[in-house]
Amino acid sequence: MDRRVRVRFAPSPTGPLHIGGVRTALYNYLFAKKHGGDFILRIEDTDQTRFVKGAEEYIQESLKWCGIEPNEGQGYGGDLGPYVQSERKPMYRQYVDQLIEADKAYYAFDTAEELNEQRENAKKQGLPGWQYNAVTRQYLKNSTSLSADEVQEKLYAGEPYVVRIKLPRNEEVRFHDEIRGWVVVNTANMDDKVLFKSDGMPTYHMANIVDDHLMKISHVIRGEEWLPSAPLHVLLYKYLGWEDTAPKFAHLPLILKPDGNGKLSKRDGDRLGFPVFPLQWTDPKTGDISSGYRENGYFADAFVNMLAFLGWNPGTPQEIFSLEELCEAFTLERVGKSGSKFDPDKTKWFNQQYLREKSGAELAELIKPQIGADVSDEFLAGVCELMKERASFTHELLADNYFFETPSEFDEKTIRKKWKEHTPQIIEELTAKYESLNNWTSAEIEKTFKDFLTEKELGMGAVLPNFRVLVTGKGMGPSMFQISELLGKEEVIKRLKSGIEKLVQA
RNA sequence: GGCCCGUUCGUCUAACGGCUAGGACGCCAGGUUUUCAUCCUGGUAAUAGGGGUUCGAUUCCCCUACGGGCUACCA
Repeated sequence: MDRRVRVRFAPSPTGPLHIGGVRTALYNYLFAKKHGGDFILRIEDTDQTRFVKGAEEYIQESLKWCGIEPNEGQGYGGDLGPYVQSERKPMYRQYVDQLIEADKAYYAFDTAEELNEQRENAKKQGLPGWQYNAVTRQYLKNSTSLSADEVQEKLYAGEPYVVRIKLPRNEEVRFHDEIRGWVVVNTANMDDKVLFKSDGMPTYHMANIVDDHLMKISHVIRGEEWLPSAPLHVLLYKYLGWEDTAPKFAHLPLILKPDGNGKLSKRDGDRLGFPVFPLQWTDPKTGDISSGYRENGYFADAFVNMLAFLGWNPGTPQEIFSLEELCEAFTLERVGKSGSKFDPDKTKWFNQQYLREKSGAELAELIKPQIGADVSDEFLAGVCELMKERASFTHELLADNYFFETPSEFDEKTIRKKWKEHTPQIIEELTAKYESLNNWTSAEIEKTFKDFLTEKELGMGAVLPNFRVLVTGKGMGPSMFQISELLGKEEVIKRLKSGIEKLVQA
């Protein structure tokens, strides 16, 4: 029964893709690559009322950014399309009819209002879990309770109807989940779900079975929220006669909010100040903007690495994995069963790790577009090299502007604590030493500095903070000798002189 | 309410009956550093509770508690 591994990611285009969705896509992708199989993108838009403009493009762009692009599916071609369910509309009817003929499904004419009334009544009587099932269907308007003539009459008259699955009254449905093991549910606790809606579209339940079968899907890897309906899907495969090729199931645990309990939501991100979406998203109706990891300065590979580790681990101490390494290491067996709370701090840490591994030149290339000043690539690479040890994000590399302009303000605290009466005199003498230094390298700058201290019998603390504040305006930062080398002799001396002037006046 | 799934340091997790329950993030302390950051060293801290099974349970079973998911002509 070994066959080609084919998995799908099947989001509905109802808005931006949540990071939980991205992780589901990622695990599908990793599983496919691990087994040399196919990763397919299918758009599940059977609910036309929830369609959101731009969502499909957002999904594709997100996957692309993450580097987990499908090799088949909507926007990627393939022989088993179309890969959008609304475009497959004509394909479903025959399978619904097949079920009706096999007495595994039936027509139902109840209106939404009538059903709501049933639920309300049941609730009033203290029975909140009303179901359309083997018992209640006898009292409702459908082809199991009405005569054949009545049914024909209604159909002929064009009365709206849905088609429901006909579940047995009391039968155990069991299936093996790749992550959870055996799951057993009794049909007495399930209801006759609608398979085909009155608007002529199948519901998710019907469409996903038909499509997975037609697209030869071997494994269904999806979120835990689908676990309760998995038995229904198993039954559908059986009733359609597709048991032999039914896919295996794996239900992923959910991603939870960092604090408290419950599923991670957009609100949590707003509240706690971190993105919940891979890319920034502007709501087409309200104009509301939701921040994205990409726009917040996260590296795609760091983001993917972090996501992979939320619910999965390789069983080794290694934490930094490239996408290729993840493909190699990933197994469903090592996916945990329980939900994981999202940790923004750890996400930041991952980004920091990736930032460190990049060279100054690589980082310079990345931040180049954000630089207003006219600087050389070499200079910018030097800035990045100096700043990267104290940054987690690329924008932090540019947090201090003293590399690009002469400071106009001087750190107040440093001045207050370190600037003494005799300081101008000392700095002027130091400046003179530097003016005669020809080999302007950080090592020489440092040596000159230390010799000067020895000569004057001064400590580091008396001179270096002042040196720093004059050149950079700051009270802290990378090595002053390296900064000086990068800035160049002329610039450093210029700043020392103009700085003293300003401070003496003040 | 019903059904299903789950439960190891604050968080992500390792230990698939057998060591002082390991690692990472965070936090705290010390060291390095002119300073901040980095870095190094150390520390804090967990098997939800109760019953079994067993020579031995984090691990297997049951109950309880807690948490989550589902319960639409939404996916």
